[in-house]
Amino acid sequence: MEQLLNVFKALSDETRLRILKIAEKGEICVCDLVSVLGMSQPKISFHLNVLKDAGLLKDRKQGKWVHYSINDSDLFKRFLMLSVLERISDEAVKENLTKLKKVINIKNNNKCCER
Amino acid sequence: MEQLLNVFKALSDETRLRILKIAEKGEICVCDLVSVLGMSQPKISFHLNVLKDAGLLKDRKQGKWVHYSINDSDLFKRFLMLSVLERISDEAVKENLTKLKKVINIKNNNKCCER
DNA sequence: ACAATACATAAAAAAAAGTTTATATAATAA
DNA sequence: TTATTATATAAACTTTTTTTTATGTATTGT
Repeated sequence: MEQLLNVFKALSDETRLRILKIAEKGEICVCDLVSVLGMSQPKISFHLNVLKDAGLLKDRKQGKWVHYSINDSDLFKRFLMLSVLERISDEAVKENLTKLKKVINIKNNNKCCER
Repeated sequence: MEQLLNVFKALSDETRLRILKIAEKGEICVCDLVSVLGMSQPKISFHLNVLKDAGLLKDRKQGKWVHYSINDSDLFKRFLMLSVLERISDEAVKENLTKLKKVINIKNNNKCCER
């Protein structure tokens, strides 16, 4: 029951839903999330940790960076995330997605996070 | 997004999952829930209200009593509840189900809640 | 080696959710 | 009408969660 409760608690926060919505578009590092969401780094780290603990995200360390992505190892959780995120329109996270596009472009040009 | 968050918040509490698990067995009145869960009446009322606000339960007034039952008017929520509750074993709420059986028996004999 | 960057974490503060205690309301019973 | 029962609600309190602020650690660049 505890496991299940953790998943729902993780999904009970707007910031975390936004993070998942963004992560659905592809792996993302903490610093990019910070600029995409316009929130403090410790705050983002806190929420990433909640999502990771619930088994919804996984992380990958690479040099200075930590990249987070959807954890698809658990079928139920994956399905849950899919059906939930599908119910949040891109419109609802418009600002974030716009910012995300910009961040990705900068990445491709300047090779941020890959220097 | 708010709607969705309310549903997850409602599902993020052990007492409320127990209530849903019990309600899956059939409509139940507040006083019966109080004895099945062994918790104070205001506490139960509080949680019932959260579940109702989230659209997971509905209520029906009948004389002095209020009967609560699963709200199946929203397909997504209904499916969510089904798939969640299916993941909580009867074993995990054994005590409650035992108590529930007793309460139902007393009801049939003494016509509690129907007097 | 030193400075800078990316991220985590710990402590304190703030906010939100849950619990208890007391009381109100409404319906039935006496 | 008065008492009793079922439920709701409000206020005070407690606990949990979230946010902020400050600091630590590890990695890279110079």
